This record gives sequence, structure tokens and C-alpha cells, in this order.
Amino acid sequence: MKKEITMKDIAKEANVSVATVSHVINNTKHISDETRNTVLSVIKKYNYVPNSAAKSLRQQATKTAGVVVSSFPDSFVTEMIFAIEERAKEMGYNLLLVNTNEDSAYEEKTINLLHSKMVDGIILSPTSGDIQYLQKYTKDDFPIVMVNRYDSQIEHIPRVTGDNYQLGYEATMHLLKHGHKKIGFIYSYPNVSTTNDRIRGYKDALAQYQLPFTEDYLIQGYATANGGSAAVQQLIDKETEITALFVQNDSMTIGAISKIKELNLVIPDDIAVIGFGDFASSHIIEPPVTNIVLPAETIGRTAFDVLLNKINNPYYMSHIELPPSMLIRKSCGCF
Amino acid sequence: MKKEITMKDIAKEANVSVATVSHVINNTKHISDETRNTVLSVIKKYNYVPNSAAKSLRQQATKTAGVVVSSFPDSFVTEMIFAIEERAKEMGYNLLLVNTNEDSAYEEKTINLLHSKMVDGIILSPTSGDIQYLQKYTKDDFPIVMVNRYDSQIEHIPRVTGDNYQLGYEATMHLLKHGHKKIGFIYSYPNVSTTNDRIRGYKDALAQYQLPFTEDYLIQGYATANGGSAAVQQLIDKETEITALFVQNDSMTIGAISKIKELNLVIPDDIAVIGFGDFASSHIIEPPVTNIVLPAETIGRTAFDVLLNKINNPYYMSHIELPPSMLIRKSCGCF
DNA sequence: ATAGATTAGTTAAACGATTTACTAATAGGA
DNA sequence: TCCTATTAGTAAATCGTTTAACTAATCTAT
Repeated sequence: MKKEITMKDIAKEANVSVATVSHVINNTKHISDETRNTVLSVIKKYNYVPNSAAKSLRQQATKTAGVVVSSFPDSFVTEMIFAIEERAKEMGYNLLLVNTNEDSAYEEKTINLLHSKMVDGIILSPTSGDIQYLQKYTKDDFPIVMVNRYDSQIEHIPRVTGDNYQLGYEATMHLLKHGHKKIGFIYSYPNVSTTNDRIRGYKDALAQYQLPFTEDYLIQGYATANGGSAAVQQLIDKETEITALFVQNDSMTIGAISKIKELNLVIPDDIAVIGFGDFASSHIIEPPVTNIVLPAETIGRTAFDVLLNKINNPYYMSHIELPPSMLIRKSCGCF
Repeated sequence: MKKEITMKDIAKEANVSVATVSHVINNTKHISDETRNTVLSVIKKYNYVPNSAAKSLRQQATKTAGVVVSSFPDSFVTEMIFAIEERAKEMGYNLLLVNTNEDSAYEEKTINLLHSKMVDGIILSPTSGDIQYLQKYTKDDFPIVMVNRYDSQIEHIPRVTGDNYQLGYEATMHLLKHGHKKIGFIYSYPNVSTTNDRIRGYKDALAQYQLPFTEDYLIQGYATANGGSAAVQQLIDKETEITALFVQNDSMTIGAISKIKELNLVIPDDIAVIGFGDFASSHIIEPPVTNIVLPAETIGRTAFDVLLNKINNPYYMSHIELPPSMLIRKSCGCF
């Protein structure tokens, strides 16, 4: 790789000092039109772009934010990231995205990397692992905000999430109202706030109907279509005789439905289904699937705004929780 | 934000020079066990992490690569990114991901940003916009490899893509063999190699059967479910009387199918469908949809390996093209 | 005419690491 | 004993910017 062009080169060619070049670039001092123009033309000629490692080193600030998520190919997370990106662009920020794929050691490495790359702040959807290491950053007032998932052990970190307790409660209530008493709950990531809160909601709804909570109805599996169909198989194998299913992500929902059909069971007559998160195929699958959703776009945009607040004011604090809503289609038995 | 801990602080506390600390961290000189241990313990005590802006500035290298893609919520691209990430992790690299969302000005800004953040190289799936700006980087031997899409105007950039010509040809041939003569082609991004190559394949297949190419059968739309259903509506409005459809991405395929059903047309009897890219719901939609696919995982992993080669050898060059394969289900009329 | 303001530009000290060239002390070999 | 190697560590230059403090020239108002 050839030597990069530096500000010094530009300065030399334009017969000015490096300081002047810097001032032209950053509009940080009044420079005569004449010098400004020659400098600009030299910059253009060499396609010069300032080295931002040097810039960051000096300035301790970059218009760049990091986004660290733990699971990717999930339509909810994808949509949320998309919204964060959009909002960041609007506000003149660049975004660096990293997917930790539920690997908490990698998450820590990543946060360190981004931190030392001098992003101005980080939006984090944490893994289920130990995130005590975050404490170090909160002590330093490095701006971090949690999105989607949170960890209540970690204090003083703003967060914006969906109201997953309410979500679990409402979805279960909906099925209970249809007369179901044995409701399977299929999820993927244990020990994360989203799952925990939904399970709390699920239990409280059962209690409302004076129904006992049965451990066997809770099935954990991989967040893939295969994971979903395996989970259904387990419910069958355990002879749970469940008549309804609440599935926590899109791929698993698809897998669960395909398995139910394979078993020659009819949705919603034999087994009713509610899935979390709206996805493109929800209304084209047979039968169209009823979803309970969270406002992914609002969550994403808000998260970025909260980060911005935190960047501008180290004492900023807020916990924002957005409510779920239901998209009723045929799989829950309403029609 | 409080002052960060620097190597100097560590050195002072451990009663050694900064040079020694650096050597301990990087294993770049033999240091006695005693000093090494005290240094290490001080580092641990303060949770010290070297500032990589400074490091990059000095070293001109970081174990970090950038990935710049132009469209996200596409299952093919998602899967490819996933593979790149995995391979990068295996090789001890960190990855910084940016989605340009088909905005070519933003793409240029992003590449500049990543370049100046001193990533060691970039994997790029370019937008359809003008990418002459890349020339500057190739001249400097900055490692860039194109993945998925390429631009033949830009010389000397290695690439790994699917064989989209073959893909267009095979899918079309498959439909032609079933006796279809009027085949709609629904796509989303104009002026990108993937689309162009598939259209070439489509035309050549028609020619093979001595059929004329009809401009009206080509419909462009948004890469969403709505875009797909709007495209079908257009084909109907234009009274094209097509009997088969080849759709270029997952969301559009889902939308197209739902529109066809809405119109009370039967798949595959009235209209046969082949969609590009395998996705979770392909085999659960009614009828299960026949897909022609590209090996997303291999493409991703290979792309990273090619980037590594390019990083280690500025003169490295290769164009890798992976073949498509078909997943035959019911929507094409084979059963 | 002259003090004070304004304008246009420069000098040089940071920022936080890495790394080359150096020193000092000890060990080994003849 | 003297010379050379080896070991353990350090001083200082360097990467490419930004920015506070400075100078010099021109302008303004009295």
C-alpha cells in the first residue's frame, strides 16, 4: 500500500501551513477566499480525506456511533437496526454495526474495540452473558444505551425496549379467552429480559384464569425454522396435549407451523398459534398467522435519540418502554 | 466523560516505562516474569484497553475489516454477511458493518470513513451508482473486494459473486421446458450486475427457444412484499397474459404470490413461479415455492478469504463465480 | 497620527500508542 | 582478565491531525 496523502502534502502543494488546511476543512477560522480556494482545489486534486484515526486521537470525538446486537436474522431486530440507521443518517452520524451472535466474550471485545476506535457512543442489545464489564464504561460516563433487551443488574444505563411483560400477558390472555387451557410457549434465548418478561406475563395471565403453570409447556430451541419444528415435536413427545402455541420469533413460528401441518393437525382448530413479530410471509402462510408485535421502528429511532441525549448530557437518564399491539389473522381462531 | 486511562498511567503505577508496557501487551520483546506480572496486574486493576486510534495511527494496521452492503433485509444478503462474520471471527478479525441502503453518496462517505478509521480492507457490495471513486483506492492498493455485485468498469478489484447469468438462464429454461412462452421477470435494483446478468441469461434462454424478448414482461419495483404484489398488478394491467414468473428476491416473491392468490389465480396452473434465494417460509407457503439459489455461505466465506489474500499480497487478483442450484418445489409446476 | 480591533495566517504542543536505537548490567568463553 | 553476547529495560522519534497562542498586516475611529 503506497504512502497515504497527508495534510502536510496538501499544505506543501498549496504553499500554506497545515493549520490553514485544517481550518479550511473544518471551517474553524476565517480564511480568505483565495487561499481557501487553492487549498480546496489541491484537496480535490488528490482526493484527500483526513485520517480520522489522527483526528479522533486529537479530538476525542467522532460523529460515529456503534450498534452491537446479539442476533441478526430476526425480522424484528433487522427492522430495528434499519430504523437506527435511518435516524443516525438524519442526524449526521455514521454507524458501525457488529453482530455478536450471542457470544458474550466477543461482545466485550467488540465494545472495547468500538470504544477505542472512539465512537461517540454505543447502542447495545446485550447477550445473556455476564455484562458486568459494562460497569467500567458507565463509571467513565461513556455513553451506552440498551435497546430491546436490558439487564437490570447494570445501573445507570438508559434503555428503550418493548413492554415484553405486557406482550406476554396480552398474547396469553388472547388465547385464554378463546378457551385454551394448555398453552405452549416456544422461545429461543434463555436468561434475557425479553424472554423473562414475556414468561412473567404468560404466568400472570394463567393466574388470572386460575390455571397452574406447567414447566413442560415451556420449550427452548434454536431461533431457526428447524428449531421451531423441533420444539413442536417435543411438545408432542411429552404428551402435553397443548391446544395453543405462543412462539417468540419469526423463523421459529414458520418452523412450528410447518411441523403442525406435517403432523396433520389443523390450525387453529387443533392448535392455535400466535407468533411474535410481523414478517412478510405472515399473511400469506396458510392460515395467515396472528402476530403480536412491538414497534420496531419507533424503538430504533428512539434509541438513537436517547443515545444522542446521553452523549450531550452525561447525566441523562431514561427508561422507555413501548407497548405491543396485535395483528389478528386466522391462526389464533378469531375467525 | 472522565479522562481515559492511558499507557502512561499504567507505566507510572508499575514503575516502568511506557515502552515496557507496550512490550508486555504486544509480546514484542522479552520482559522478565517479574515486571511482566506487575504490569499485567496493573492493567487488570484498571481494566486498561489500549486506545486503538493511537495504535492505528502508529501501526497503519488493525485487525479489522469493513463490510459495506447496499441492501439489508434480504435473506440472501443477510446469510452472506453472517458467513463473512463467522469467517472473520475464525481468523481473528473484527468486522465493522455498514448498510448504505442503495445510497451511493453515502457509500462513498462510508468507504472514506472506514478507510480513514484504518480498517485493513473492505468487502463491498456496491450500489448501482457511480463508483469511479473506488479507482483512488485501487491505485493506492487499499484492499477492497467486491462481493455479490460487481462493476466491470472498475479494474483490478478481486471479486466473488454468484454466476447470475447462469442463474437467469437456468430458471428461465426451467419454465420454458414446462411450456411457458410468456414469462414475467420481476426485479428490484436496476443497473447492478446481478440484475443485468440475470436478464442476459433470461434473454439467452428465450433465444434458445426462438422466442422474442418482450420489454413489457420486465417489471421493476421496490424490494418489498408490497413491491412484489404491485409488480404482479402491473403485469395484469398491461394485459401481458404471462403464465410464469421469475422473481428476484424473497420479499417480492412473497408479495407476488399473495397478489396472485388475491386475484383468484392458481399457482402453478394459471401462473408458475420461481423465486430467487431460499428463505424460511419458502416451503410452508401454499404452494411451496421453487427457488433458484446461490451458495450465500460459500460466497461470504470466500469473500473474506480473498480479502485476506489481498491484504497480504497487494498484487493478488481473482474473479470467483459460484454456480446456482435449484430447489424444486410446487410453484413451478413440476408436480 | 495613533491606539485598538480585526483579519489572515503560522508555530508548536498536544493526543496515545509503537518501535528503533540505545544503555547498563550480567554471563560466558578463551 | 578481557572481549563479546545476551538480557532487561528505556529514551525519543513518529504516526496525522487539531487548536491555543502568537505575529504581522491592515483597517477604524478618535
